[in-house]
Amino acid sequence: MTVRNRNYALADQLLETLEEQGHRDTEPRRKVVAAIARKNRHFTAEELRGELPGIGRATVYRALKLLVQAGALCRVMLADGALHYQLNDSAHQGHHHHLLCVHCGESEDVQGCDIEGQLHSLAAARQFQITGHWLEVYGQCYSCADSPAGTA
Amino acid sequence: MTVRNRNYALADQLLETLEEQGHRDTEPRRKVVAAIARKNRHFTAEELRGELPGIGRATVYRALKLLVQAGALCRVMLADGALHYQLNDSAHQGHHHHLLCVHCGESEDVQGCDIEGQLHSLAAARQFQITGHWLEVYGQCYSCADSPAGTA
DNA sequence: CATAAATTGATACAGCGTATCATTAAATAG
DNA sequence: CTATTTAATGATACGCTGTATCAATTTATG
Repeated sequence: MTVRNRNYALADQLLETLEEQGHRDTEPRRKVVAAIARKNRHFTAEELRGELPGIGRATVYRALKLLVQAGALCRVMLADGALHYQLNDSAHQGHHHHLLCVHCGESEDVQGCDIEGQLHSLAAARQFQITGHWLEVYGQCYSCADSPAGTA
Repeated sequence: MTVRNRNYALADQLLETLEEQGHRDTEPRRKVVAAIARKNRHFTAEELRGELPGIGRATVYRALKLLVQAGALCRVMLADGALHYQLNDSAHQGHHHHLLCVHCGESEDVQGCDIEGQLHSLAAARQFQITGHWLEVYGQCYSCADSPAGTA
């Protein structure tokens, strides 16, 4: 499948997700999801907006919010505190975490860690009922760790 | 020790921490740390600022930044995405996490969880070198879990 | 006390996101 | 296919969090 086709398919998939939630299929919305589908790494809301001249700021932010609520996007907190958005590929729609490279910004999904299980006994001792958590993991990816600092 | 004395001692301790970092002992700074010492739970920057009329906004934010850098305060991300500041009691100056009650806002420190150890093998398989992480845990504390929803 | 250095606070700016609301577009009924 | 209802849009303003600038002040030091 070509990149062009992949992006079309992804954009359609995002639109469908929104329609399933009862939202309408509109022109501005199509342009927003198309721009998101073109991304291959996490991005900021303003970055996305910059790629969509002619579309209102509120519209872009609203679409992001809906997609996060629908689980198609997730928010990732970078090591410097900046909030980015990232496409959840279909294999990682559920609960998962990210290995974020502080160097190149790449992120890898991690599934199957048992944070809450690990904390369970500790929390139980304090009669605290865990209902959720948020974890971001920072470090260096393969290619960045491999090359001298700053060269990657 | 009375509450008054505890607060004085805490405020002095915070000032000392700043002085150890090479920062001066100034009047505005004293008022800021005194206000922080009066807090017994996490707070936002604006909340603190509201309690310090007559002190410049920048001064409040600068003090917060310095105290975070010094390790006397930490930032906690609430379940709703709001960033708060919280005093690190002297026993928990190092790396630790929080059990945040989404109900009453109370937070409890947690030490000794081995997140990175747990992720290590997973990361190693991908040749990702973990250098740090950020974790917040959400749930209900004892008193809130005990009482019917919303009653606490 | 004089000097050098840090701090202050006013102001402006920037990033990120939401509220409002008149206008427009999309789905639906007839 | 038009009328109606309902949602979406986008301009604008606002709010919150935080930083940059810079002249005036305060603190520490010689």
